[in-house]
Amino acid sequence: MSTTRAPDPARRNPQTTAAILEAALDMARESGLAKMSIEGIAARAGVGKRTIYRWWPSKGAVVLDAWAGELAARLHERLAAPHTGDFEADLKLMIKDAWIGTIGETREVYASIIAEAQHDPELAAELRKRLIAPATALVSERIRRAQADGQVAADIDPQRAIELIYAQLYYRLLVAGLPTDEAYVEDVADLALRGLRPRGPAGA
Amino acid sequence: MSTTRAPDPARRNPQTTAAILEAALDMARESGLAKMSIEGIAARAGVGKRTIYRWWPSKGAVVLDAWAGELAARLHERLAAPHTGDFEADLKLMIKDAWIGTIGETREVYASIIAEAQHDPELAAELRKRLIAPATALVSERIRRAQADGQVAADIDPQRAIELIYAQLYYRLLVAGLPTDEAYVEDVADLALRGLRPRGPAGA
Amino acid sequence: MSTTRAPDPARRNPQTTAAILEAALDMARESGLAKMSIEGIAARAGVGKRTIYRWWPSKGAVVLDAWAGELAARLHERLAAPHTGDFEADLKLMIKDAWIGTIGETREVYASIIAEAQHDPELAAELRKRLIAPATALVSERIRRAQADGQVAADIDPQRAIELIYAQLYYRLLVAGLPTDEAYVEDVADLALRGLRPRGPAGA
Amino acid sequence: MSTTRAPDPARRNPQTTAAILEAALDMARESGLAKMSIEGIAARAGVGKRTIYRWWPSKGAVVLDAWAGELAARLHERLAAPHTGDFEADLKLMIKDAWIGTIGETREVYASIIAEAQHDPELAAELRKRLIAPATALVSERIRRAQADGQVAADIDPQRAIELIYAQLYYRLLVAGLPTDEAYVEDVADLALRGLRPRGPAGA
DNA sequence: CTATAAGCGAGACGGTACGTCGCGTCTTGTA
DNA sequence: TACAAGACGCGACGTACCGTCTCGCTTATAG
Repeated sequence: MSTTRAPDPARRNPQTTAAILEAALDMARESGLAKMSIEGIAARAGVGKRTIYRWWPSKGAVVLDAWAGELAARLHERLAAPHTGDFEADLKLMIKDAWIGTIGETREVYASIIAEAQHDPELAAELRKRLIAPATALVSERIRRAQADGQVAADIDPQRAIELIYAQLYYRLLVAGLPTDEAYVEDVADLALRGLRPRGPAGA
Repeated sequence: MSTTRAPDPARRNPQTTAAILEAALDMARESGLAKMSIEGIAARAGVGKRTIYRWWPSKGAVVLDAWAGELAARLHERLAAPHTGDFEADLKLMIKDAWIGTIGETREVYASIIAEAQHDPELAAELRKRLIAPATALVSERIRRAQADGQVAADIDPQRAIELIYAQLYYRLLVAGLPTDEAYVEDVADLALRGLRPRGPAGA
Repeated sequence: MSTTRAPDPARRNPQTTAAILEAALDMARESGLAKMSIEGIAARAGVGKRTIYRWWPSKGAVVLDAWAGELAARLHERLAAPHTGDFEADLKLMIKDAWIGTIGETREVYASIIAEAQHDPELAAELRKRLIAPATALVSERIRRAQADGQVAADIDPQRAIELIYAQLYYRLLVAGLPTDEAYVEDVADLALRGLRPRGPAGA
Repeated sequence: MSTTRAPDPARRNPQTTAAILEAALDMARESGLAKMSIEGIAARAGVGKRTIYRWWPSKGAVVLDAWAGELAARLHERLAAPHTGDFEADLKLMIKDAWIGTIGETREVYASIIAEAQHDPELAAELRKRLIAPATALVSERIRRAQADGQVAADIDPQRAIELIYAQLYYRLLVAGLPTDEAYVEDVADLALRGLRPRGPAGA
């Protein structure tokens, strides 16, 4: 029914795709999403603009693809098995793995993707689906186990607990505009845990 | 010493300034900072582009001026006297005043300003100086008093306490992309207060 | 070697080109080159400014292209065969064809092109190459034949003879700012011919 | 009746006027009328734009004032007394004085004024009145005397004779874009004189 | 001998146009 | 039919001048 036929993914050239993603990620690292252009990515990748528009709806989508693709690989390794039994230790490890080990020096790329997402609902949805939801799911699972163990108060919504923790990191990234080191991550977890822990034997 | 002389603020036309700020705020409300242009603001305000460039370095600066100006006026009224003595009540009132009463329906404007600030350090600095720092100072003061009263644990850095609270709201605005109602603000405060209150037998 | 690659003329859109030239010529006729703008040509032709800048270096070049293109067509018809054998008749016919029949009512366009050429050496060169040189060559050839026939003094440089004739017309156009009719062209030729004809007993 | 009162010439500041004219002439010499701006003249002269607009209608008028003022002074000296009795010698001297001695190295300034005059009828009129008419009058007078002496054919209109001569120089300046040296001036006069002289005793 | 009306410097202002960049769509030629 | 290349209509960029205006300051008649 549509006049403009959808492209056939089977005929997509993998080398071309790789060149575009690499160029996009390099440029995002160097100067951030806002200062990039599709035109620039095409030139750097040695690719026609048409080819980019064929496979991605916006520059944000290209960069998200490039950046989240890299990230997903690294995350899978790291979040394999943090089963210590000690919730505090596990939590801190997970946050460090995610926020320092994985995002690490691409934090400004991430910030610029979130910025772009403020006026690009599709990008926002994609970001949540591909990155935030999966990461949240893992932590949520661990929190639920901690509640079963009695290490986290049972009346707390795990989703809200995650927000209490992660929101601090996003605040530092997006509002304070400051870098995040290990000490800060520790502090973030400690402050959140004050509120998450059960109120002692009397409170139980 | 500078070749391009700075314009003399005394010769600035107040009507023109008002027209620009009004146009900018209207447009920001309607479609967000990202879809605006200096060209558009100038046209809507019935003003030469040059006049805008003379007094503001970027469209972000114009919108911040327009938006924060309006806000500051409203905030002064609201944050006059929240002295209940009950920290929880005071805190909730302050947050509601700030986040619902003041930012309120301009939340998307605020989100787009923060987005813009990700690649505009001057705008980020201005935003922190004009809006975040003053608001933070007021809350910080109230927390300190609560610590003196024994309503908040003495070993907590008030600045970090503020982050623990506000970060949740920013997260919802920028990352979750969801609106904030009174119930959510209550929940935000309750969750944070769990961790802020003094522990141990005395607190029970 | 050049960083900004030259555009490929093969990919030039003939319709677009025609629309630009037509708009440019119309506007030049209506109000003269000085009051035109690239912006205006683009708007009238329904074309992006970039497209004009891609193919022409300046508005003068566009108008010259449009005007001289039209002219060349008209001139080819007219200067087909003025072989009367009578130099005076031939000369007068050539001048009338060129200055009245061809330039005719576009004399102000021509004047404004020459004006523009005063501060645009490239335009001046192009004007001489495309219009003045070819026209001069034809007349020069006829003068040479007249010298062989003994109708023009042999010791006169044909190029200077042309200047003696045409300069009067350019003077009237550019300095006196007056129109040129047939009677004036006759007078121009007569006055010049006084000096060009062979002197002495043979010529009497 | 008019709302905007005419300025009072008696209160005009001579230093200011001089500064403007000097700046204008310098700039015209350096880069030509076309590349100048009222704004630029004002800045260079250390003068408000208003002051220029008060006394001159256009930048062309300013430059003409500056250039022709200088020239008039120089011309008066030179054209004092060329009464040799020999018309050819007198004519050549007059042309050399005017075209080389007086216009000389400001020939490009003159060319740019004529260019400007193509789309500024007031400037054109002023130019003819202040410069061309007076110079023409002097030469015309001399030609008339030569006709009385029998050195120039009596049936020639002196005005047309002047055009025959000067047009060649204007052509070289405006159309050919070439400099004029003494040899060329000689040639111009020689070529014109061929046609101006009486046709020998038989023709009388 | 003062006051009041210029001239003047400075430059803000609403505009128009500049020449450039990037958008997203398109067409052309190659593999 | 995917792709490199890039022309195209379009909208916006940030800058230069336009010609008009308003502001204080100074100068120089006219009451």
